[in-house]
Amino acid sequence: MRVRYAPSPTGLFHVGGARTALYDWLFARHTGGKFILRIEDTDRSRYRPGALEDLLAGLRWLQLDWDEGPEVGGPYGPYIQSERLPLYQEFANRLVAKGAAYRCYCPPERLIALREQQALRGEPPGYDRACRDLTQRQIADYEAKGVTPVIRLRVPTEGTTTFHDLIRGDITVDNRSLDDLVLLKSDGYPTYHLANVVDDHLMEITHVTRGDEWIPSTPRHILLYQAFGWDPPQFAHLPLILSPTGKGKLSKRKAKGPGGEEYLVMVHEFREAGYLPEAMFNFLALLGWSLDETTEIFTREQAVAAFELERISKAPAVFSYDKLKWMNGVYIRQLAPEVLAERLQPFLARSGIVVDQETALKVARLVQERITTLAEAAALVDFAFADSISYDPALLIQKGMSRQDTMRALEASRHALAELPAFDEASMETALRQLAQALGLKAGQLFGAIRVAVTGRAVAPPLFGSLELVGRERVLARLRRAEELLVAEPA
RNA sequence: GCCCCCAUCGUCUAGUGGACCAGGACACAGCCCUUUCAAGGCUGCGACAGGGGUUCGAAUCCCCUUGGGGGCACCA
Repeated sequence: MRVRYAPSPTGLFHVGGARTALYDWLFARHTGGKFILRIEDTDRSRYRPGALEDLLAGLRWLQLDWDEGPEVGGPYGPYIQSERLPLYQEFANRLVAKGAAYRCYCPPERLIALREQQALRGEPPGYDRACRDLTQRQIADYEAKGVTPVIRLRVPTEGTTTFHDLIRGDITVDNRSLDDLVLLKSDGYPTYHLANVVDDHLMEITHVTRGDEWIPSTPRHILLYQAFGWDPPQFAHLPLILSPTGKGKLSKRKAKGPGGEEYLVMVHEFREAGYLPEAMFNFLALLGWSLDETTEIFTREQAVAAFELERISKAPAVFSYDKLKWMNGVYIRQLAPEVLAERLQPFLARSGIVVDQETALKVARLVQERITTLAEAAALVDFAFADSISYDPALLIQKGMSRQDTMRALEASRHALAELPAFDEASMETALRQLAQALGLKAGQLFGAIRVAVTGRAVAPPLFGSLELVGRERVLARLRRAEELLVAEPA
């Protein structure tokens, strides 16, 4: 099996493309075949610098390694279409020589006008085949005038074309609904249709797995294969990914959520937002495919072992950010704390929290069950790295306690913590639980007051770990500060 | 407008004629656990788009309607 992923470097790597690449990769790995990456850069006007680098980085992030393609080479190269131009020209001319294609001298303006008229009359748009049967003399005239022609395929004007889709079964179209598509543009570049067919043939691609949006042009490709006298590969068209807005496919243009926030669509955006590649892999795999009846979380090895084209669903799928977040959380919780610490460091640094491994590990233990993306960690522990904290002193006073009670409790806590031989979680817990009992308070009351005094919030990571992170000296200072605030605060 | 594809809980899906008064997951709600928040556990809510057939029997097969999506470039 030889499977290719053939993106066009016209923009940043998109999750829809990533899902296609993932399925191509899974199919290749499952069958023990080759995964080939081919760059379809045959439109000079749409080329975007940096797009190729972003694509390769995205594929590597998801660990979708390719056996042949840019940077790794292979026996069928080059794998960048702009480096294969003479090939397409030669094959296009071959079709002209056979009479299966012809040169068309119609200027773009005429074609635009033609489509306008067709739209006006309510006719389907399409080339009117004006140049399909030019006389030798007409051709000579155009050539003498220096008009650069395009090459068009001579599509049959009757009959039907059928191809078998591995996911959908047979698909048939009436040839009369097809027009004579351009194969070679006047700038000497091939169109997608030509380049794709020539390369798939030359590279001995056996399976073409691509997005649903290609179904309408597949019959044209079949006709092209027939014109060349080649056997077409097998086709499998994947369902599209829909935007959560419910309207249309997940596009590169930013769709906005109900709150006006922008949905993430580029692979690099997910990476920067703190999603783990293994979670992304798992989630994307499930968007249109299922491993079995109930399994949601699986490793890439399991996916490779189980992947079947037959289990790909036909209906388009809405991209669920909620489920992705949940899944990312699952993967974060599965990480060894040391690994999480390491992965967290760049994200913490981005928020100005530069820490050593040991501190990062403490943070990791504290936030592991509380974050759904790596980027969320900083906001949970920033109190421990801030010079000062501010809060409404009223928060200090717990349910069932007076201002006086709270002041006494904080003061007693401060003394207890100051005298502790070791400032670690276990010692703190023992001491403070005893203290609560001695003061006639519920543990939650005492802990709540300390939590606000030290973190500035009513909701924070587990208390003792938080105290350890803040450090004894600053904990004591913050307790004292809270006591002062209560003196000032009339309650 | 024309052509093509698709149709099970709000969402992702299982289901390939009887084991389905439809299973799992996310989300949502309640309860439990608990120093707050989480995480975890349990429970609940919730779907075969509609109508015709075929069949002893249909979520599963066929047709129509409706709905959704995609495509109709010298873009991919």
